[in-house]
Amino acid sequence: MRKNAVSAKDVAELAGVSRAAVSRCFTPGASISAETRARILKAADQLGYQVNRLASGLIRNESGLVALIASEIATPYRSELLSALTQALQQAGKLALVINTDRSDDSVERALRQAISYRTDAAIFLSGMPARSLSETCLRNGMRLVLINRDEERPGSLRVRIADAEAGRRAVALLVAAGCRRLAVATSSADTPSLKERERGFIEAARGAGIDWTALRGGPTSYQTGQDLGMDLLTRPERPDAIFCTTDLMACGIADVARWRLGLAIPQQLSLIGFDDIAQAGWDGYDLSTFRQPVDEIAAKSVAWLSTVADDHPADLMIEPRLVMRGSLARKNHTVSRYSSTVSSSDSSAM
Amino acid sequence: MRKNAVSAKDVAELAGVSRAAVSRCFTPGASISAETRARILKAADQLGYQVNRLASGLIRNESGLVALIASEIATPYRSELLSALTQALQQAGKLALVINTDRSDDSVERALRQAISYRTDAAIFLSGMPARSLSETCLRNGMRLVLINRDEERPGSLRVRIADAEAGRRAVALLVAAGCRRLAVATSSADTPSLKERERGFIEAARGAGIDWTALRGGPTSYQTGQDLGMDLLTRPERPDAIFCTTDLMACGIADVARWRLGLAIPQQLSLIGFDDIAQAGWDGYDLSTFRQPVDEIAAKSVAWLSTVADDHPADLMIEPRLVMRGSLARKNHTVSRYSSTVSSSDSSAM
DNA sequence: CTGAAAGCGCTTACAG
DNA sequence: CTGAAAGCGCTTACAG
Repeated sequence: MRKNAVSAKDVAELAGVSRAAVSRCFTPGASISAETRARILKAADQLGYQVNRLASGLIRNESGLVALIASEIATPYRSELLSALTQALQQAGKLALVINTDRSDDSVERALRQAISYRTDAAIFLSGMPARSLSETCLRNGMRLVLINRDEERPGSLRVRIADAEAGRRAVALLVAAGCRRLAVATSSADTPSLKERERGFIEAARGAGIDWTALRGGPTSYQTGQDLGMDLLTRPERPDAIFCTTDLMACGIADVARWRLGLAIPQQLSLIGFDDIAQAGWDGYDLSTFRQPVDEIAAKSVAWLSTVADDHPADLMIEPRLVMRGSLARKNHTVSRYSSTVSSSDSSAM
Repeated sequence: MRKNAVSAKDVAELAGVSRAAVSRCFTPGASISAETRARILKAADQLGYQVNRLASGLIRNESGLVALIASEIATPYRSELLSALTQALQQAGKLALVINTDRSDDSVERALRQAISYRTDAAIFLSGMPARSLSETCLRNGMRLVLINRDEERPGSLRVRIADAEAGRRAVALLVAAGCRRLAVATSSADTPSLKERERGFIEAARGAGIDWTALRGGPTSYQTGQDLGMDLLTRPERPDAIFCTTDLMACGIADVARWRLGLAIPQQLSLIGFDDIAQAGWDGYDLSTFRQPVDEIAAKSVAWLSTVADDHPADLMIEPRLVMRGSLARKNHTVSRYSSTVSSSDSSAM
């Protein structure tokens, strides 16, 4: 910005009042008479005045900004979560500062330093994890931290988690109930706790059920990795008849490889369950049964916590993913009443 | 933020220098001796000091913030563009303030007012359009405006456009060359100039070619609308054998309806061309020929313009979409050498 | 209810 | 190269 914007001083002069009055006019609850208020509002409107949030943030020690720190923000699940968060923040009168990171710790640290330098009221981590020392600096500065789908915790922070392991276990039960006999779990090499938990729950339940199972990890979490995983698993001599994939994005890759490269019918020859319920899971070409991550709920609860009184004790929030039943899961003998209450009908709304 | 963060004063005291010295230490090009610089850096590191950008923005009249104003940010194309823009901004030392809007003019105006109140160095519009009066306020305040895919212009702003009509014309030539005889163009009801231009170019060329054609508009730009458009067009007695769809997202809906509901083979019974080259266009299940919007180029050029000297004359930038040839387009007699130079091989990289 | 004054954390001429 | 001082635009006790 070159030129100076119109300031409270300009408005005060035009309205014939003090700058303090102008400030009060835009401060909810400040004492000001209806008459001067009207005069000021008129002058402000005429001049196109907007309170300078840089200055007010400086004074009030509250910027109104919240940093959203994430990598791969163009990915379906991430962009849906980001959208939900920005909207929830706006409704709460705050604004989102989106900071892109890559997989390096370094970029996460840089992101958080930027957040600190803008004195954001909070930082919400969708990927990565702040170093403990830095997170303590944040805490000292009165900045709030929200960790979504992270496993470690930090003092004074809110951790939002999904019941991942339980979903893995339910996947096994569903597949077994559908008559599948050779199960597989497919995941990426990403070292995130949520993916590992989903895998762990699955393996645990498969072991418990005494059924034939296998686990495979591929590259980064992506459609391409899904293709690789599918190609590997589905060309084995003992081909699995069911795959639980830890993210929908990879499940789409598996589905496409199965159908278009290997000519397998879904669900007749391969049952598939994903995780996230991204928009594409509801598309006709995938029709993927999956566990929905309720992004609106995650966003709403994260933002609500921000206006809660600070407390050094870390808060923890566990969110239940909801099973969304679609066509990718064979329903041969679908008699497990235990899950029927949470089975919802197809929900193909894009975020 | 409750507590006060550590300030330059604290650092100055610890290092035994003046606050001015601390400020110089973090101002590129300011004159400071190597020795005091080192002392200050050490003290700053020890205290976890970060320059307060609220204060420095206030003083230097440059917040380092850029507002990104957009609706439907979880949509594939939008999220890819948003990702490219946030990254380009970060590389240029700026940070993105993402403001979500809905379809109303009111929300666009509110978004821009928020941007002004944070004194963002610029506002980039991916959707919607600022009212002329407000955009003048921005200009007066020295704030830069970038309009992506908008048709109107505003004084002092950069307008980035895609050669939309030309793509529509090329689609006709490609489809005719592929041996298609009954063409259709499918678009949404969205009143955006880019979609209308794509449609217009198509109709113009189809008329010129003297070929059988039809045009259909559906609801909002979405996968679901694509399905509706596909169902409508493909169940007509005179079923089109080729559809140019103004966005990939809708094209995916058409492809799925064609294949999964109507049992049509692509490209044998239906050739399909989309626009955008979203990640899904490269997925096996779609394998969609499309015109790629080079989001990285759009982002890079938009951001580069921001550090250009301001000028009241509106700037205009026309970007050529690149044809990405994939399997959804029949190649019966593919002899149009005119286009071959821009035909690239399959490019299925997700952003 | 209202204004004068102090102060938030910074940058930047101005002297030295 | 360095410090004291002024000033960016705001908010908030403090008097009246």
